[in-house]
Amino acid sequence: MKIDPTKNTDYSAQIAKAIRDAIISGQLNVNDRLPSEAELAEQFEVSRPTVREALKRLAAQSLIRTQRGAFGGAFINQISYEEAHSQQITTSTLLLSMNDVSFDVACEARFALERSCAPFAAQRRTADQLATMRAEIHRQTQPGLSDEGWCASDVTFHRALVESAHNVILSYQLAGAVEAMQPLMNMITFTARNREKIISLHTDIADALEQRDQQQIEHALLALSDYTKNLADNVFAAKQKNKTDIDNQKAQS
Amino acid sequence: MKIDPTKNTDYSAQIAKAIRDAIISGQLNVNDRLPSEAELAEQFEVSRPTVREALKRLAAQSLIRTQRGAFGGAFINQISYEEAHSQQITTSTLLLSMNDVSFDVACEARFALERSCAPFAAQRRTADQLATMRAEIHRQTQPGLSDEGWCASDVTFHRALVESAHNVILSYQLAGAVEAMQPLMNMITFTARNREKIISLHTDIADALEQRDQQQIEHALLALSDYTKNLADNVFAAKQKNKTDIDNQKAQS
DNA sequence: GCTTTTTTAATGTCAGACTTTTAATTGTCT
DNA sequence: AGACAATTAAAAGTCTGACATTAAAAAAGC
Repeated sequence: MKIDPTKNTDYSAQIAKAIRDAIISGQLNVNDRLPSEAELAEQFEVSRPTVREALKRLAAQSLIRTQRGAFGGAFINQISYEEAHSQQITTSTLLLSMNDVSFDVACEARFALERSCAPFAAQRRTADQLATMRAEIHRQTQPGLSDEGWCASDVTFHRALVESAHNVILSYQLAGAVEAMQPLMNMITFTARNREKIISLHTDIADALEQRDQQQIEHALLALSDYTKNLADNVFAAKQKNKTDIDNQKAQS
Repeated sequence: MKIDPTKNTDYSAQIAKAIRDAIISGQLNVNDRLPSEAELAEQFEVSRPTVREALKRLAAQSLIRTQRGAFGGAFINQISYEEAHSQQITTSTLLLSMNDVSFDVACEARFALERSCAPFAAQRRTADQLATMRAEIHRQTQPGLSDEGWCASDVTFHRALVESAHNVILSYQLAGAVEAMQPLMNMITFTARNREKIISLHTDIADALEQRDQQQIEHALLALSDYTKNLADNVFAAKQKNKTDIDNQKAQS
């Protein structure tokens, strides 16, 4: 394995790519140990710091883990759902915040994805998950609940719904989408009236899930999606109006 | 900004986390320039190689890009859909290959996610996307098509379906799921009979999309999901039987 | 005013040393 | 012989200081 000096990318990037490819293609298996940094440096004909930079790149993607000491080294990491998950949330969150995706689009996607769980959730939901959802609904009725508390409870509620589909891939994908939406959701302040309406829709969902009524779950989710979109439109319109008013005042003075 | 020497993680990991948090929280904005490596080293009270390792970690997640030369440095990267996408595919692919997810679960998730596009696809599909799907169906009827060619065409077909929902978030999430499934799908060899059946289901989907019939799209997708699962079950059962036969022969000899 | 050269401030790379961690090995005592 | 302690060795983690390469700005030349 050698490195092409004529390429315009860094050595460390090329080395990282070479190792990553070897992992993806299956040449390197889970828990295999890579050669030591000194050996890699020799193999790739670069210095140890350069190899280290390459390894840090891989570590950032949880592709490897390192251990110090004798018989330590860099090992191929078995990527867990949790790690994959947190990476996905980081990426998705940044994607949303940096590309000013409209709230409508994000909201639509979020509930559409959630709706895809409905058939399986209806079939496979356990008493446990239903209890979690009921508990969160109860928490949401507490008058003293802060906006952050409300949003956190909302996440837990929807996560339980997703979990009730009992499909790890769906859980992984969906929870990422739901949590990535959080920063956007946090921009909305929920009045008591809003909360009441949402709680009623949450109750509809829980009831439908208890009855194992797929259609009803989907219907309630659609209603929730529409209501949330509407709410956001009003909130943003109000903010916009406020801004315009201030601008007008400035223009007059 | 300083680093805690008593923590059990590397300095470079801590520094990367500090900068990453600053980006996520919005303290650092897109296209902002970070201080130079030498300055960062001074601020964090570590050496330059350590800072560099931290920066490489961030670069691996496309959070920053670096530029050489005077007035160069590390800049906060605006993460693009493409980058987010390719990262998601890498992660998802590894997750599937390393955690031996059953084909059934993956298949179920993949088509469930795709089904979530149906309502929007029915509403918003353009002639363009429909044409792409028809073209891929035509390609799939070619007798000389290799297994790889078949799978690639399948991806293009389904990607066009997803794109027709005209929701960037859905596209991003879904294309990741579809492509991550590819290695698993490639393990199945499709006989002429199989292909014929799948082509007929693809045609159903395209027809339904042309008619903007959401229900029919969902129905066809479900049928495709079931058929694929079935096919896989048979393929894996055959492989298993083959293996058992060989084992028995060995035991006899 | 335009082009070319020089300067300069960055990142990229290297070599070599030292520190810390960790597990295996060896030694010692009971 | 077995349990505990000391030694050793291999590896990652860190630091220092240097040099190479780039690319943009500034200066020089026409």
